[in-house]
This record gives sequence, C-alpha cells and structure tokens, in this order.
Amino acid sequence: MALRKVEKLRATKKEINRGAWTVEEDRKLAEAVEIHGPKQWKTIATTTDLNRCDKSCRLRWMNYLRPNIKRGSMSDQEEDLILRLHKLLGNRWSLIAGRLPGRTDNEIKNYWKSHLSKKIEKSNEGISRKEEGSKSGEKTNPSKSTVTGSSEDSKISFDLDDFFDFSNENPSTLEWVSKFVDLNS
DNA sequence: AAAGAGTCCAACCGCGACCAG
DNA sequence: CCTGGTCGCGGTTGGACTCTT
Repeated sequence: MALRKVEKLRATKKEINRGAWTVEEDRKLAEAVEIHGPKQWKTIATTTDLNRCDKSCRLRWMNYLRPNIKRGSMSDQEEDLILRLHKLLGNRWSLIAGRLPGRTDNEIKNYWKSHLSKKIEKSNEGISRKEEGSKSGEKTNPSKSTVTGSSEDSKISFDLDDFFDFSNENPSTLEWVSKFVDLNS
C-alpha cells in the first residue's frame, strides 16, 4: 500500500524530496544514523543523498525506523494509560509516549484523535445527561478536587481521586507512577 | 457497482526551547 | 546579553483505505 503512495508522490519531487519514504531511503537513513547518531539531523540531511530536510529525517527515524518501535493496535492497558496520562499531562504527546515503550508521540496523538477523544466525548455526554437527569442544582463534593486542562481538555473534567486510584493496577504499571510523582514533587 | 462519508496514518509546518559562539 | 543554528514538539494536512447508502 505504501508503495503506491510512494510512486505517486515521487513523481512530483524536485530538489527536496517530499512525501512518503521509500525502502531505499529508509536504508540510507538508517545507515546515516548509525554513523552520525540519532541527533545530528542537519549533518545526516546534508551528508547523505537523501534530499530530505533534517526534520523529515528525524521524523522518519523517530516514528518508523527507530529500534523497538511497537506496531499494531493498542492494548487495553496502553489505552487506559494514555487516557490517564492525557488527563494528567494534556496534549504533551512526547511525554505520554515516553511512558509507553515502543510507541511514538505521533502514533499516540493519532490514536487519541481517532479513538479516545471520541470515547471521552461520548462518556461526557453520558455523564452530563445523567447529571441533568438527576437535577443540576446539587453542588459537587467540595472535598473532591477536579482538574480541567487546556484546549480540548477543557471539555474534560475529571476526578483526581479516581485518577490516582491505582488499587486495581498491577505493580509494574505502578512503577512509573511513583517515579512520575517523585519527579513532579 | 458507484459515490460519498468517515477513518486512519504518515508526513509537513510553524513555533519555541536550547545552546554555542 | 544577543544571535543564528539546530532540534523537538504539537497541530494540521493529504491521501489511501474502508464503510455506508
């Protein structure tokens, strides 16, 4: 499938290659990264005959060629983790990706937009209907704090106590939480 | 079978942070 | 400090694929 895309896009290239990467380009990039390391993107872009800009090289490496990239659908555990982390961090995709080994920020961002944001919208609708049904007048429990994020998070209001309730979590999942809390404090 | 709508994903763009000189 | 170069991040777009009518 990618190949058809590639052929079409290749036809329009001029000095700077744009569009999908070919297998050959991937190979060259991987070689260059091996030589220069995954930091010297300017060097990699200029010393190879890829005719790609440094950003493009970096992106390709980070999102596709990097070792240990996990492909395929998200597990329930990963999905749950993303939800929690997004509530905590907002649209800090790279930070969220850092907590999900093998997943890229781009992948998580895409997954969020196509799956999770809708899920949340639906569940929020459900909640607001419920609240309307049970009458709006009552105040929320003042002992419970809620957090509201920016931009699209502004739609998301959540309960901190629920968020930090890891009673059902297995120990390995909890490891990062404690580290994270340490870091933040 | 065809057309239109919706979904998914790779890639690009613009901006800000960081750092060396 | 200031400036220019480089890198990383988040938002957005484009196009192929899939589903629905």
